[in-house]
Amino acid sequence: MAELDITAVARSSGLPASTLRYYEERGLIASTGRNGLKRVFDEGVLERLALIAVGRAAGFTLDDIARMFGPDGRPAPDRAVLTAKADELDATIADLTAVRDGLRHAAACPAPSHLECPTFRGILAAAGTLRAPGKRVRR
Amino acid sequence: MAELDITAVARSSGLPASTLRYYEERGLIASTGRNGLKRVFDEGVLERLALIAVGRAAGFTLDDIARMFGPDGRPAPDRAVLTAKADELDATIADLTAVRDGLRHAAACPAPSHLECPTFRGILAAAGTLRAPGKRVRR
DNA sequence: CCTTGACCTCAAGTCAGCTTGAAGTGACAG
DNA sequence: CTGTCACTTCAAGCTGACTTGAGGTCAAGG
Repeated sequence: MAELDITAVARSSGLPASTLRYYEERGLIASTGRNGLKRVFDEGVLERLALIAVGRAAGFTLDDIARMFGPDGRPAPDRAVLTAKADELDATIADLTAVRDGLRHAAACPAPSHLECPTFRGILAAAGTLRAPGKRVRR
Repeated sequence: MAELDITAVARSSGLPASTLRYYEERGLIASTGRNGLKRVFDEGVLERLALIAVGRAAGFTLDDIARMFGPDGRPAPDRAVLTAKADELDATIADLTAVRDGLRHAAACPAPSHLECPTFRGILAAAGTLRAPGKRVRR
């Protein structure tokens, strides 16, 4: 398999080298060795990085993701955990959909008083159960 | 209008008093005065907090949200901003939907090698364009 | 009068996921 | 042999949204 230096991995993955070092430190990826000081990565790291990206997009923490790889390096996720996260995503998607509709409504409705509009009040009433999404990542 | 102390607002809104003080400091809400040391809030603050919750769920920062209220205290959001955020949410929802499907697939597929499954590989291939959602908030 | 308890302020701490900066090393070009 | 330059390490800093802790104030009850 082809060997890549950190710059090549950065280029192919779109991640900065600093992130790759950080991921290695966190045990998410591993370099296959060194060429002098320099890390050497196996090509397979790219697939692993893609898997990590999916995990992150799903809302898993880096620690969660690290635990999904067996000591052998193969992904071995707990199916129950995946299902639970999928359910969580369903709830999040429902929330975001409602909020998106609310935003579009507020943008379209010319009245200064969204506060009186039933559509909008419905969303406000549900606001208490909303989860905030936090910051979306770079890119 | 009824006047509420911070504990009453906390109880009705579900937010801790520390958060309410923080929001006031950030200019998101205002107390109508003091009763000795103690903050006094107008009932209307509850609606405002609901609005803030929706904004947060939409992914606006507290600063963004603060800017959406005119100096008069009335919400005066920029419609273009709302629309842009709605579009962003559409993209996020699409991502999350794909990821959710990927998770369910991975949970269901008994093969040790999701990596060979076309469904899964499709998601992996798209991984580069995924935005990570960041941490969902308390509750 | 004294305690209790709810509120207050202000500074500092927390968390996740990186980024940045200073200072060092090693391979290869000239 | 000497640069140069891409890489390295390690510690510290950053962002956003809060939380926590120490120490202070004040009204009411016993």
